Amino acid sequence: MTVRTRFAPSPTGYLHIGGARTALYCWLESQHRGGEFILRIEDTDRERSTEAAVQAILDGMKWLDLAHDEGPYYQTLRMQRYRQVAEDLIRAGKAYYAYETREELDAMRAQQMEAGIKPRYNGAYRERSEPAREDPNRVIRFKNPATGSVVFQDKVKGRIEWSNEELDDLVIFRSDGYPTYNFAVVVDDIDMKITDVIRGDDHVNNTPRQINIYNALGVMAPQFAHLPMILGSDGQKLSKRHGAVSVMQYRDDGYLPHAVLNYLVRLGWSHGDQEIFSRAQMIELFDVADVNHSAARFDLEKLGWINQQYLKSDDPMALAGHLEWQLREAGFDLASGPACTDVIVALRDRARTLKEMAEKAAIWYAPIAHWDDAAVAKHLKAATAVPALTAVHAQLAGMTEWKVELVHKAIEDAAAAIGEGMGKVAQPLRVAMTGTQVSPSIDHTVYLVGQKRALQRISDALKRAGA
RNA sequence: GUCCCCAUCGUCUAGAGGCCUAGGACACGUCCCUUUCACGGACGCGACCGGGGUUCGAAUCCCCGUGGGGACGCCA
Repeated sequence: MTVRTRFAPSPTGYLHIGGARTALYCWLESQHRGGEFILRIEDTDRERSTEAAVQAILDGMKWLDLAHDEGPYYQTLRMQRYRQVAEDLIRAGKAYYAYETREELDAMRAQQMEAGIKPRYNGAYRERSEPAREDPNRVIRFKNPATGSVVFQDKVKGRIEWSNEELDDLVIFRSDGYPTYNFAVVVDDIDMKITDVIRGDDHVNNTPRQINIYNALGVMAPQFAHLPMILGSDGQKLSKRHGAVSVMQYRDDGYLPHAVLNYLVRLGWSHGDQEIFSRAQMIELFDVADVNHSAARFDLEKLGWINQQYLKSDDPMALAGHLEWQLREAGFDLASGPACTDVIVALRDRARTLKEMAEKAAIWYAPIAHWDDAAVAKHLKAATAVPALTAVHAQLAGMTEWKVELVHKAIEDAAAAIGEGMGKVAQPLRVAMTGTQVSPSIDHTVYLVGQKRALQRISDALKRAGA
């Protein structure tokens, strides 16, 4: 039987980091076992589902490059089917109409809580078997077995047993005519031939209810695998304050999609001491049964480290597009500076994100925006600054071919000419090029500024130095 | 309140009864490299939640606590 997994988000918000990991694990499990990955949009909550959220989820999946083999299916397009299955259940005596108002139900729950027992629907209409009547409060409830228990083998949590006495007759069709989650998922997973349901931990207690529905429908339940949650760095539930922002925010912040995936795959799963995984390796090694049992905290520091690993090892050509995007976002004119691949080589050891890289690249795409007073005082006002800059200017001006190695030589020659060490020339030159005392190696920095602009900046610095 | 799940360095994790004096990674600290900042390298700091069992032997198995999380909707 072909393994089929699905990612089934409800479009009530963007795709956040927790959803992205669930999607990744579903995708990996299907790929690892040579199966198929299905995308389904669970939009039966008409109050909260939006078209924009659907698009945001699709965008997020695309950015992460988690391609689905089938779908997206939309539950709202399958209404006929849910209706039919529900009616079959009523005819078979496995479901029934009920008419309590929300107020009545709230009161019932409040009373039970008061009495210290678990709030459950009391089954008032369960055995009446009266013909359906028109009523704005009419819902369909599933006849959950009253006794016995549900046992299932969760692929990550192990054996879980649930007493039916803990469950009640859940609503499967709302008064607004839409099916509820627990019912629609089961019908969908059956129809879509899902073999492995991989989803968040918060669904474990829905699982026994769903298994009872599978049983009522006479269908074997699929395999279940419940993933532990991702917590914020403070150990609290993820919220907007931590990482629960859209995955697209990580693009904006300068993270590579495969770095995000690599970080996520290690959050709750591991393969010995290995930290870096290519997509092919993830697919080869991942097994949902190896997923950890406990919740993990999201740590931006480690994501940053992984991102830099890729910045350092990826082909600059492959990274160029990402950097260009960041540079444009930052408002730079790409034509006014060096090739992105050169910038990447110069900055890959110095930036953890592409955004940081674009910020540091400002010195090559725009005039010096800010002069660091301490840098000017220390290096431009130094006694050797003027002779050093003058010597470098002369060397650079005499160059007929503009290459890094030649720039390097020119700086060395300038130092030799005034009888000083490299540092005495490099530091004032660095300040002249950048306005600060921090930059990539001085030869690359000057090279990327370009000959004409470099000479101009040295002249400007000389003025600042008071020459 | 009731039910379910979970528990190794600050964080992510390795660990399936002896290989554990508990390993790796991030972060942090010191040093080396060095024209700045990084990168890289070396070293260091740092954990088995507590208590009972079982066993010749327990981070690993069992029980009880404790702590954390989740759920109890006509949300998913």
